[in-house]
Amino acid sequence: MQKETLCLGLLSLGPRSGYEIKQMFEGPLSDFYSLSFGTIYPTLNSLQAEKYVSCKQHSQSKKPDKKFYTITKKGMDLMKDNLLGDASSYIRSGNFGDQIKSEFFLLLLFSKYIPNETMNTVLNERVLYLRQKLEQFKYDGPVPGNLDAIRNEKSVSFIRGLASSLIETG
Amino acid sequence: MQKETLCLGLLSLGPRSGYEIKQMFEGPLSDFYSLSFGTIYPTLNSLQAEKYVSCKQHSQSKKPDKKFYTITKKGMDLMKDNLLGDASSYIRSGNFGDQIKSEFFLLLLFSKYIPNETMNTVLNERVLYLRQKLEQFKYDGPVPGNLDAIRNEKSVSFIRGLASSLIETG
DNA sequence: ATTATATATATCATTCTGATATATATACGC
DNA sequence: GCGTATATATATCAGAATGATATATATAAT
Repeated sequence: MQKETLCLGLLSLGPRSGYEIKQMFEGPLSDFYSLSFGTIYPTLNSLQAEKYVSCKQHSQSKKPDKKFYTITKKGMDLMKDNLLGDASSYIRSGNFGDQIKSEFFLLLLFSKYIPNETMNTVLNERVLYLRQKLEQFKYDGPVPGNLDAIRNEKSVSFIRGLASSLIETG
Repeated sequence: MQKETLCLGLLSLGPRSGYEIKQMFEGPLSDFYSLSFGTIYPTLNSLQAEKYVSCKQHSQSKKPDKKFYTITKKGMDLMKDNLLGDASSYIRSGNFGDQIKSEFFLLLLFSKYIPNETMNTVLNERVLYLRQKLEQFKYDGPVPGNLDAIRNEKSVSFIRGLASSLIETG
């Protein structure tokens, strides 16, 4: 999926700033996808230049202006077109897996060349991290405002439900 | 982890060609990491230029020469140094998760803008794919020669064992 | 008082992918 | 038998994406 389509999709959940979009990628979305500031800000600028989004600046004394982007009708149309194309490509490609880069697994694969003490810390930190992830999946309390939009998407509820039931049985 | 360290690590399992390294990334490694030809070949060339690997060309009539790369003592030393540095960075970074790009999840997230029929196919193909993955994890028969090195690494056995036991209980 | 973290946008060198080029062998369907 | 697709094998490169850096301030922690 192109960065443009993805940003438009996130803006379809409600107006957001670039900084807030980045926060979404660091919240619940982080388990599935991420984009860096270096991608988000230029993308938002080019989407605005081509009228796929509009922008309202909210001036804040001393901090840079906060720019809220809102998806336009033209943007919604582009998003829907691209999404259909992406789904078709996904089907045609024959590649249904995810792209994964696991630094942890590489360290594990080459662990015989890494001192035992260091490797122990790596393993311990990873276990700690995974335990936290499990708790996060089970957590059902309040989350910061701009993340609520994602949390409440049906598809995310679906994944969370699936994860929870796997944890129950596992 | 730098591409150099990764290629050296894979060559530490035995001499390989660039094409065979790519095959490793498409085999069992694909669930954890991947590099493209555009990264592998230039990396191998620069490693050779700096004497971290040696190269023996195996000429094949009409096909391009097959180049077998072997890690040198200098290469082993660099690999171990880098690996220790990478493990330390991993610990210091505080980021213990994997980097994931899931086209499937994005399609699911924005599924309300995608026609039902298309989305059904997406879902069906994904389920089929996951079922195959499960079978692969359980599979214990023979694999092509150059993939055996990875299959037999203790760390991979560990992950496979973990996956199997999760499947049993799940 | 100092250090670290959070807010907020922006740019850019370096890195990496995905596509393309080149050339041949083999398997598969019709 | 004939065209098509897939596999072998290396190489290059435009375009995309990251990660680091710059700028500026507020607030929380030590």
